[in-house]
Amino acid sequence: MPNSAFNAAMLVRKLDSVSRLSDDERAALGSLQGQVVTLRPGQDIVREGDSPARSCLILEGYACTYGMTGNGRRQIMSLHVPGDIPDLQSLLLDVLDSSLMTITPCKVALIPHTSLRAVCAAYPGITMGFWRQTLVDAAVFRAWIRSIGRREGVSRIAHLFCELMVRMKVVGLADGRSCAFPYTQALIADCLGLTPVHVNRILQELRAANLVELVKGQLTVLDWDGLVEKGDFDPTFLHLEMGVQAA
Amino acid sequence: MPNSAFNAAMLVRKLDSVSRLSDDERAALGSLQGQVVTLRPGQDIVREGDSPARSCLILEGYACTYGMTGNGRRQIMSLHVPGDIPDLQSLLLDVLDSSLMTITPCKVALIPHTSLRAVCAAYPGITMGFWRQTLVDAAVFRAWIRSIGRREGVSRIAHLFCELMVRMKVVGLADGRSCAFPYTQALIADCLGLTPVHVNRILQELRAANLVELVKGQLTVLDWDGLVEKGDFDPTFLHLEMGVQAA
DNA sequence: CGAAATCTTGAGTATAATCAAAAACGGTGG
DNA sequence: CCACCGTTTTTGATTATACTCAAGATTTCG
Repeated sequence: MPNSAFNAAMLVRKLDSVSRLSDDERAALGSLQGQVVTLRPGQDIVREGDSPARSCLILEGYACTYGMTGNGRRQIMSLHVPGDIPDLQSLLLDVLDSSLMTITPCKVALIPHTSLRAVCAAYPGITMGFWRQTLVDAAVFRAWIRSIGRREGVSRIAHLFCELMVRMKVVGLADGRSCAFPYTQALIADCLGLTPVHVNRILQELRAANLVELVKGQLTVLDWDGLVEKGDFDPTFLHLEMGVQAA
Repeated sequence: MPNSAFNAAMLVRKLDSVSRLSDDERAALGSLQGQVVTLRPGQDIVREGDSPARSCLILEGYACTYGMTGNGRRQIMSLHVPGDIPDLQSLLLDVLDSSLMTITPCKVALIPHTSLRAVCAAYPGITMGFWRQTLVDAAVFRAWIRSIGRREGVSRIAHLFCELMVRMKVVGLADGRSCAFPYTQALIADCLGLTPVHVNRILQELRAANLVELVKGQLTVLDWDGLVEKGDFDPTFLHLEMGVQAA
């Protein structure tokens, strides 16, 4: 398991965009090492109950955090895009309370907790940056609870579309008004507490209303304002910087 | 607005129980100052959109984090018991994405972010302790998403009862198998994405099954194993220390 | 004691789930 | 290029869980 350098530019930009890092801090982040592995779709990276000694930075591809219920139903708690560290919490929490799975082929860097702890100890600014990331994750969880708990199906899906569109723009993966959308209807159902059949019918509704187009794993928003309205969407919970919001 | 000392023993114990703090760190935490205010039930402490300069430690009473949807429905994302700092995230996130409200009369300490930042800067162990707390909060959010998204009504309520019972035990507020339960059925409904009427019917079901007793704002668990079974409850997500779990 | 809040009950309904099967799509190999 | 396979999407019919509306009973608290 050789550790190797990887492109930490995404990570640096992400933390730096919020509270300016010093040159030293940027350098320290950039020199983080980790094992880079390539994974097939539908593969567990870590599982509920595990106590991993590394956290996972997504370099390429899409993943999700999920958990099962006693009667075998799946609930996805979070979708992850490149630049995310979905299990950063395992740095401080010993046992994982949910599993992490790839959705598409993925390239991820597994960074040892020892290294992460070392940079945190040496650079408090990095600690704060990481902490802040996990706080944004928590804010997204709150938004999902609000959506799943109190919005009806159409609204939940519209809200998710808005969220993903904005997050993809932030990491530079949205091209104008469209972006990759590698999620099956069954997966969307597991995100939003619905059934695949119902998701299918709602998608038809959204298409019929000329709000979105969804072909070949590509999501195109035809009417952003309309979608925001349908989804009751307010991007506050993503805690974006002012500069990023405009873009 | 005079700052005054308050009993930070709860806070010290909470952080100390996980990763041992040094004497210096304990002292620093203990000497935190804040304005202590008393609040009536149903009062907002902070609101979505606010940018508070202080975070709130609950000394006495019960509170909740909530948000509204566009059509005026309320979703509660989190219930708070004494010892919690429900809006600690505002230390690093500028704008609140949800509101914080008292449920019962509360005594809270409003601790300036400047003070919190100062102890964090001086004592990395405290930073890690606070960070860890917010990570546990996030784990609870994930558990709620799983429950609301994929469990049916009875199970959701049973799960919430289990969660609250365990959390109350942790802070020493549960007496054997019963604890204070100051939540109305309408409030439970807003936690779990249900209607008050439906919550009422489910409670009758749980009582008929001899799982719980719920009288005069007091919850008594008659059959813990049965309740755990009904609620599909696994306490992993609370990330308790081994010592605490046994108790 | 009385008003307001909370809980309870009943009847009818809607949203979304379930079950089942057909059509379309995507990738593979001949 | 096309046939084939598994996956995903789509459609239809039926059902269940939970919602809505409305009103009465009970509790709580001043």
